[in-house]
Amino acid sequence: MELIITEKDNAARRIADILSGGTFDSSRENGVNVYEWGGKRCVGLSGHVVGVDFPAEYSDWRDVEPVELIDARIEKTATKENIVATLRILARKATRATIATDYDREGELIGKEAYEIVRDANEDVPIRRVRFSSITENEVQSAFDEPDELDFDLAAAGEARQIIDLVWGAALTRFLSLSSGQLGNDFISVGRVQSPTLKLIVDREREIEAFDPEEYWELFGDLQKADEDDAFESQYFYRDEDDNEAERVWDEATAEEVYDTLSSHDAATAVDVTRRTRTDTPPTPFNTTQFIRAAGSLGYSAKRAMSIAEDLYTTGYITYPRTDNTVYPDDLEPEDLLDEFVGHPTLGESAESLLEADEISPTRGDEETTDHPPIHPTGEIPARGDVSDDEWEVFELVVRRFYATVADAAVWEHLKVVASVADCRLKANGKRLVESGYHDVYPYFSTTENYVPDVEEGETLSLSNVELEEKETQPPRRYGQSRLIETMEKMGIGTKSTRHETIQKLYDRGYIESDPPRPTRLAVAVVEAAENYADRVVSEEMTAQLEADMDAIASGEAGLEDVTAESREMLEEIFASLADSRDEIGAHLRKSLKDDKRLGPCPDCGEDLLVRRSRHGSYFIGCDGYPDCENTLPLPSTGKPLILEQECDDHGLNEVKMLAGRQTFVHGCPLCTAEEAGEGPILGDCPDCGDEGGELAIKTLQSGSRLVGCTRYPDCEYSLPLPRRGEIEVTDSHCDEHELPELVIHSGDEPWELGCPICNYQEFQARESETGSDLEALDGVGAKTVEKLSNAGIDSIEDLTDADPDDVAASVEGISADRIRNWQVEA
DNA sequence: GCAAGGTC
Repeated sequence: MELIITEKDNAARRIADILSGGTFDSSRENGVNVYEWGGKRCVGLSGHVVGVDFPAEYSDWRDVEPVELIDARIEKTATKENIVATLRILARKATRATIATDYDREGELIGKEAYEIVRDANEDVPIRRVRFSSITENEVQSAFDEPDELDFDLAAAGEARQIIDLVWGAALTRFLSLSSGQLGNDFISVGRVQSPTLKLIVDREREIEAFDPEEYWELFGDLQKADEDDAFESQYFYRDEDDNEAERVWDEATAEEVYDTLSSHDAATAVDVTRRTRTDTPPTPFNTTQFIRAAGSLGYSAKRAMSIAEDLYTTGYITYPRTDNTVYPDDLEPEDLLDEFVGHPTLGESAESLLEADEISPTRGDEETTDHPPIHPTGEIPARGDVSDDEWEVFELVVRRFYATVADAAVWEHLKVVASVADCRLKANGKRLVESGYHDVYPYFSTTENYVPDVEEGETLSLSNVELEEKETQPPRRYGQSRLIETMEKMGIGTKSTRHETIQKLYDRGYIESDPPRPTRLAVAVVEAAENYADRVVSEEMTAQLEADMDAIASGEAGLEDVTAESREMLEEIFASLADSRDEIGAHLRKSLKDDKRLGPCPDCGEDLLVRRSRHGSYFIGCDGYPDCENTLPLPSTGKPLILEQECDDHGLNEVKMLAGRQTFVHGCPLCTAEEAGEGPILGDCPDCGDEGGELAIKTLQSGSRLVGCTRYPDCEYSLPLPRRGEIEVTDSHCDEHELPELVIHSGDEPWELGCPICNYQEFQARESETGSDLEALDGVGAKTVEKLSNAGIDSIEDLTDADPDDVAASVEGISADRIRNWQVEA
């Protein structure tokens, strides 16, 4: 039996399809798809199936000095045990193994991991490597006709990266976390990619803070032809010392002078009229970065855009979304792909118009790689109802980008009119889209025209509405997520698959907040500490050097040992310089952490009020003087608090915004809110803490939202939702089960009998779980289990009853086959 | 509880 191993399941199925001519059978072993035909079996990995880590004796952070990690042994352990197990079983029966992972450095390393698993299970089986740059009939067939050997040097280059990243990242992360006492979930991380990215954001913030705005003036006036009804706007300009056109006037006296001159005239003479046409070439094919950027301009965060693209890929509508390639492979036939869209109600017309062209030649970007094609539609079109609105919008973007790359260029006509008024000059720039070209099929770029009429040189134009505008220079803008990803790509840090995740990581670690991201004080402190002691880890140089070293390893000029030893030495030096400063660094980090949580003085004792998190995970405001001062203020239960710069005039506290996606709202000053929060009628005893005196009351928050909450909040966090609108009537009739009064909501014509708020909430939850996953109806299945099962491809009770309990148990951690059988019986 | 890189 020949065993063929690919990097992912999707590739395994497509290769099986090509090599078997569509006649393969598929089965599942340990939750892994195995494709089988004529003496061959093909199985897909899930990227890396083994990972590097330190031995277990290094795992307690407090027992190990971070510096010890530098020379600690590094082990490889299976991270996808079910896949490794399946591979071993198949390898024992194999008479030949063929590694068909992606054609790039990481693919070679993943191939080597598979090689070692196969070799360990079967010491005799010959193992070969095939390489193809796209999964198409021709490429795959010829790759299998001319098999090659695994490139161990190239794989070693990848291993060097793994080791260096682990050693530097883990040792420095532990050092900072231990020095500041931030253990557990709130550790302080650094790494070769995340830290230079963070420095980018911090540096920009420093520029913004250091920015000193400068005043300047600009002048405008409306020009109009004698025979036209509409005027057009023009702007004053002059020639600066370098003879360049300049619009900004830097001193007020000159600006006033020009204003006087212009406003004392009512006519101008056209002295120069220039026309030129500009070709507006269509965009190049989508790589990951450009896709994220385009989706970003539609309002999608980088993470959301990639998540949708991954869904569209796994359902077969678009090609692999993680790619650097901006050149379509030779075997992509644009006409054939366009044909697939002909007749489609919304996408068809553009495809049909493109097919009318005599010749179709796609645009090409600068980057041509061997692993995956640029992102393009596969030709499968989802039914409008089969995908969400967001998925459809992103799908359409990918389709239209493909259209644009095979469409004609657009042509703009630029018309510039320069008019003179005494010794002053005014200019008007008009632009008109003469040939719309690709814009017809790709409506995402602006095609706004600016009207300036045909003017003859020497023509007299009337001048009116002269205006002098006082402005000031603006600080540089913060990086948006897509600009960050583009900049990371330019700096050569991260990869197409990880850049968006790195940004997410910075959010998760409390280094950045809001969008566009702003650094927290903690982030500034981490970057400062790194700049002072471990400059390499916040510099793009570390990656540049690593890339050079990896090239040297791949070409055989250097060995993995030399490169990693040299890197370890550099880290040793850093730790030598860090040793004396541990307490100082820790104190600075702790202070910054507190600054990020500080709202202002406690009205009871004058210490700082801080945003805190309860054991249950919800947020509240507590005093730094605790336990001497027990002052607390509540925060809304939805969202994550963001401290705004805006301060409350009455209390000197910063206002708080609650970040909760689309439900984000400004909560305001928590002390004002607490004072204003009406605590309405008491309904009855709190079910959680009634024996301690807790009672349920109707509460109104400053945001306008209302809830039934416990009077012992925040010690007790029991709460029930209430509708936003309508007047709440507390009736005399009580619920038998919960002994609470029934509520009626008066809004609009019909009063709504909400009933007992507990019963109402329980019904609401039952409805929620119906629309969520029906699996939650099973005994002992909560959101966590639903997620685990979903990762194993089980999304409903129907999926579960169809599944083999042993297979599921093998691929889901912590769920036994017996438990699954019980659920099957229950279902 | 560390990184970054695959993949879902």
